[in-house]
Amino acid sequence: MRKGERRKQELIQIAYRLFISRGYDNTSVDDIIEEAGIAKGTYYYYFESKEKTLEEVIDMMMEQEAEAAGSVLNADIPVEQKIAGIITSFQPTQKEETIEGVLMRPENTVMHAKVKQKLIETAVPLLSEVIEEGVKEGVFSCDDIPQRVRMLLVISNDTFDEGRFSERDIAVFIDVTEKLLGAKPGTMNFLRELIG
Amino acid sequence: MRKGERRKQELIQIAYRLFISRGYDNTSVDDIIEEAGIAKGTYYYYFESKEKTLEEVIDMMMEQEAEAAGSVLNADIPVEQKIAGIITSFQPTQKEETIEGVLMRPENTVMHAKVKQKLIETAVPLLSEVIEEGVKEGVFSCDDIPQRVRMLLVISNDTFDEGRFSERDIAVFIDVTEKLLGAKPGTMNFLRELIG
DNA sequence: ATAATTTTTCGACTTAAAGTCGAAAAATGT
DNA sequence: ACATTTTTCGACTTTAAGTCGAAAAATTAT
Repeated sequence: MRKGERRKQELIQIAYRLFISRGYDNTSVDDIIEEAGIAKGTYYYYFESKEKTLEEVIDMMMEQEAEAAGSVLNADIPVEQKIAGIITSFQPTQKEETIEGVLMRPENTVMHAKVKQKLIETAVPLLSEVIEEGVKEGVFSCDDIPQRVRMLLVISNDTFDEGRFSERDIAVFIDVTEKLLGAKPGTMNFLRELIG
Repeated sequence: MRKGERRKQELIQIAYRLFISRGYDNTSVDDIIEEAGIAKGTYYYYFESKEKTLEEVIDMMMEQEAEAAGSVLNADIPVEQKIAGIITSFQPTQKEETIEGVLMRPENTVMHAKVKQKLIETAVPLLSEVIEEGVKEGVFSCDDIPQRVRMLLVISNDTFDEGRFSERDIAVFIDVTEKLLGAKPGTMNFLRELIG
């Protein structure tokens, strides 16, 4: 009853490491149980399927990142800095192999899609709150904030996640962001350093 | 030498039908060869792998759609109609089961991602040409057209592909499109009917 | 034509990996 | 100390992709 929960966390950690370093598709359940030193049956006592494991791994990642991002929200800093803070929270930690490196590999489509979806799901409400604040302060001017924030995240994901992007891409993205949120030209220039 | 090419096309057709109706993941190579009445070895004589087959199927789809879209390009019609024409070309044919229905199913992530990528790859240059034309005519006003077109496609894919979207979503998308391309408010209203 | 060569086809076999199951062992409760 | 619940075990099943060497069919050369 208690032991179980610890074991499950342990397995999620191991799966996390393996998924990140070798990719989801290249990690077999046998790899995980070998690493953990347990039997097949034990694994399936804790996880319905390999895919459910992936979901739990991603949930765990996002919870951590959302927590970091959330603490920024109530700080007494300008909206620009809050935005920067939230984005940074969701940037992959360089500790071990970056998520990026594995994520962009063609074989990891499933993992990539799931991470992206969950990331948007968790980041949209957080960022929306900040933009809302910015609207009140007069920095931005628009409605339908969650929709617009989502669009920006989707774009940035597509533009920057695959590594190969130019200065030009950043410039366009900044321009688009300002136009989407109704900000004065130049307001979002601080994004440049954040991305590059 | 000649027979081979016919057989390959036949197999691509069969794979296409099966992938569309049951989904990629739920279609086994055995399903395909049974349907075609051939042996395993024959299949692998034509395709390196199941995934390569998927790629060839998607290429085939896109070639057809790009051809339809291309014919719109040189027509003597207003840019708005050209845009509508191109978008329509890439809309799934309702002949058999729609691509949508299968594509959005959670198990078909790989297929979904591949279709999306290929669709963007083929549609961006076509649409960009039209927008370029629109800029010359003064309907639009922006640079970095391919980047912007890509962004719009990425957004529309995210917003509308999964079926559940509201009037509001459409309105926001239209607004964003106009702002991205530097068009006068209302210019892109014709998109509403196209999407709904 | 027929022999030589190339293309196409065959299907049994291999490999890899996910997932099942019933029963044993360990932990927990009474 | 006995009963119940939780956890663990690993052999077994299933499913599906992919291999391979050899036969059959089609092409080309002589």
